[in-house]
Formats: sequence, C-alpha cells, structure tokens
Amino acid sequence: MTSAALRKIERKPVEVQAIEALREAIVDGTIPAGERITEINLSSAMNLSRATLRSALHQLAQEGLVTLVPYTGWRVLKLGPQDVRELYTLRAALERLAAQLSAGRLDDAMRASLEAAMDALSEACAAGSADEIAEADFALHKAIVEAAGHGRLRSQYRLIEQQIRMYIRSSDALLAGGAEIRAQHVPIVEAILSGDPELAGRLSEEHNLSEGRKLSDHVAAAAG
Amino acid sequence: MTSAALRKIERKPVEVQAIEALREAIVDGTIPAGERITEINLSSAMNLSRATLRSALHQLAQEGLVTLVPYTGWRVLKLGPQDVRELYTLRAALERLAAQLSAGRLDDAMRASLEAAMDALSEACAAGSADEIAEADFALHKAIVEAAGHGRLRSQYRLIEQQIRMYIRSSDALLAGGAEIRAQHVPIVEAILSGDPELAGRLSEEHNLSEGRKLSDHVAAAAG
DNA sequence: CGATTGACAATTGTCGACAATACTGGGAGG
DNA sequence: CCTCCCAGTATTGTCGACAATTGTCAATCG
Repeated sequence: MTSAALRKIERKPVEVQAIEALREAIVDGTIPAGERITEINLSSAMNLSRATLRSALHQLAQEGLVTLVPYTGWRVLKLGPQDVRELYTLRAALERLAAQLSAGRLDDAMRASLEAAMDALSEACAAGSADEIAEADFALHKAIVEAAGHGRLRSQYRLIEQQIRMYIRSSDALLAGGAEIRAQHVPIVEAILSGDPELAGRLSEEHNLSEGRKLSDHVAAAAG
Repeated sequence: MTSAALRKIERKPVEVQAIEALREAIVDGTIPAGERITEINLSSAMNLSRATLRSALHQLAQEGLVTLVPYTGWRVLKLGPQDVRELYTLRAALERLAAQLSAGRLDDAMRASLEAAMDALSEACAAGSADEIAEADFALHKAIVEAAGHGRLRSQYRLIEQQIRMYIRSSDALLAGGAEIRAQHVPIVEAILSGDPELAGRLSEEHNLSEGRKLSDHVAAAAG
C-alpha cells in the first residue's frame, strides 16, 4: 500500500448512474417539471442504450418523479397543491415514527450524528445562505430517519425525499428566519436525546405539519 | 353497441403480468422464501424474454420482495424477527395517518365502502374460516387506506402490503378468535364514521401495534 | 363544409445476443 | 498436506434491432 489516500473510483453499474443523474436533473430543474421526455432522446443524449435508460426511468417512476403513458412517452412530475398536501402529511407520519424509534434506542454513534447535524443546522442558521439552511435542515431530518435503524422506513422516506426537495426548491424562499428555524428543531432533538419517544414523536409531527401547511398555503397563494 | 354485457379482455403489457404472477407466487409460497432464482430459468419457465423478466424483478426489488446480488443472482425475501418489527411499526404509522384522513373527509361513497368492509369482516368472524377472516381483516384495513384519498399513502402502503401478507401467512394460525377480532375493529370504524380524526388515528395505531407485537412474539417464539 | 377513413410517423414494448463480472474447482508449488 | 493461482462456468449487465401501439393529418365521401 504505497498511497494512503487514493481517490476511490466510481464503480457502479451504468443503470444506477443513470438513475442518479436523472433524479438530480429533475429535482434541480435541469429537466423542467411537466416536461415530456422520450426514451430515444434521453438515451442518445446520455450515451447509453434505450433498455438501460428505460429501466432507470421505471425506477424513477416508482419514486413518483416521472410517469409513463403507454406508447406515447414519459412525463416528469409537476407538483400541485394536492401533491404538496400529500407530501407533508406523509412526511409527518414517517418522521413521527422515526423520532419515536430514535428516542427509544439511543446509541453513542447516533447520538453523535444527531448532535453533529443539529450543530451544522445551528451554524447554517447563524451565518448561512438560504440554500445552505435548507440543506442543513433537510440533513437533520434525514439524520433522524437514519438513526431510527429501520430499513423499510428509510426506503419509504427516500421515496418521497426527492419530491420534498422539489417543492422546497419550487417555493424558493424560506418562510422563516434562521433563528426561528433553529428554535423549531432544538426541542425535537432534545426530546430524542433525552430518550422520550412520546414527546419526540409528537414534536416532530407537529413541526412537519405546521411547516408543511405554511408551505402549502404559500404554494397555493403563488399558484392561484 | 349491440351487446350490453361483453366480457372485457385483459390487455396488460406482458411485463405487468409477469410482475403480478411473480408477486403472487412469492407471497403464497409457490416460490419458497429465501430461494435463489436466476433470470434465465424464470424467463424460460414463464415464456418471456430475459429483459422483460428482469424489469419485472427490479420492480419487485423495490417492493422488497426480492433482492439482487450483482452478478450472482436474485434471492427472494426471507422474513426474520427484525423484518416483522419493521413491518408492523411502519404499518401502524401509515394506517394512523389513513384513519385520521378518512375521518376528516367523510363522503357517502367511502362511508358505504367502509361499512361494507366492516360488515364483511363481521360476517367472516361469525362463520368463516381462518383464511377468510384474515382476508376480510386485511380488506378492511385496505379500505381505510383507500378512503384516505391520498395517492402517495396508497402507494407506500402497497409497498409493504405484500410483505405483511407474507408474515400473516407464515404465522399460519390466527392469534385471536373471530369475536375478538371483530370487537377490535368496530371502534376504529366507528371513530372514522363519527368524524373524529384524533380518536380514529389513535385507535388504529394502537390496534396495529398491539397485534403486530403479538404476531412478532409468536414468530420469534416459533423460530427459536 | 363536416365527418370518416386510411396511411404515416413517433414512441413504447419485447426480444435475442454479446460483454463484464463473480463464484468454483483443479493443479502447481511450497 | 496445505496454499495460492488460474482457468472455466454460470450469471448478471448492456446493447441494438424488430414488433406493437398510439396519435395525427390529409384525402375522400356524404
């Protein structure tokens, strides 16, 4: 072993690379919402075969990012008010379970990761851009889900994660200031770290529901 | 229109037929849990091409029924105690949301469907086989999810639905008698129909958690 | 002038073949 | 007798081509 720090080379199947590239493009708006896309165009543009791309599109379809209309083409998800409602209610239900479970099985490693995520959010709230705050916010929520140690919960959360990012991005402005955002999350993390599942779950759910409702109203107002 | 009642012919793509056939085979044990399967065997056995079957397997992989180990083969899900815990906690969280939403948006059609499902369960509990009771039980739960009018919730529930069927089947005996099962569900349905989201959600969650825990203990005891 | 029918173009649905990769068993070397 | 290397085999990963289906647009008929 001559070199201590060699850059790891990516060794993923082309298919998962395609999935990730497409997901990113859709979430960050490179491919506009509501756009109609065809397999043959994308496959040539991404330099891979139709069969591979098709498989990737099917996976994204199960994540809800694209829909297939038979023999006519694919269409990327366009979020409406109903979608936003669905997303934040579902997110609240899943994160409530995550917070309950995390509080119920405390562990040095997860304690450390939660504290790190909370610190990062505090720092971002104090002196970060809106994008950085949103990212740290999201990272904390995700850390809670990871700490639950629940594989299926993690999978299901991942399914709606990308769509949540889309609507956070679509309502480009944060609705609350940095200090307020930090104040909203501190009690949740404290409840988890103190090992109180009941309280942690309730706080987490309330936070998601109230923030989701705000965002939903904001989107509805902007749309109509 | 000359004929009033023509039989509708099934017109599904081969791929979705393959998905349904495989799902059924796995859930009902035709393909044993833990079995290793290869694309080429299955494709020839089911009389379709590898690419089509492969796509179907990928979809089932996202449902968690099979897992892919690269360049070696596929393996069908084998449920352990940890899996059962994950399933019933997740199920409880999702059905809690479903009960809350259903109670919050009452509607003649859904009221009728819920009552019908409850009646069917009552009937099965009174004079049905264990299989019939289990089926009616499951149908009622699913009716509540449908009544929530929440597309993403429905999708996510469908993802764990099949696995839940697997573990219900694996612990072949019902743990409670017909009368008891009926008594457990009546208050939940009543809470929904009376339009009390808070109560409906709480009852639904408690029911799922307590029954899930029982089943989990039963499975753990049976396993070792 | 409107409606219907037919052909055409675009797109997905399905397939078989070739390439890349991981597991397995045997043989050479120590 | 044990260990390591190497080739063979089984299996997934990727690809390009052909078939089936749908929507469109123009020509034709009433």
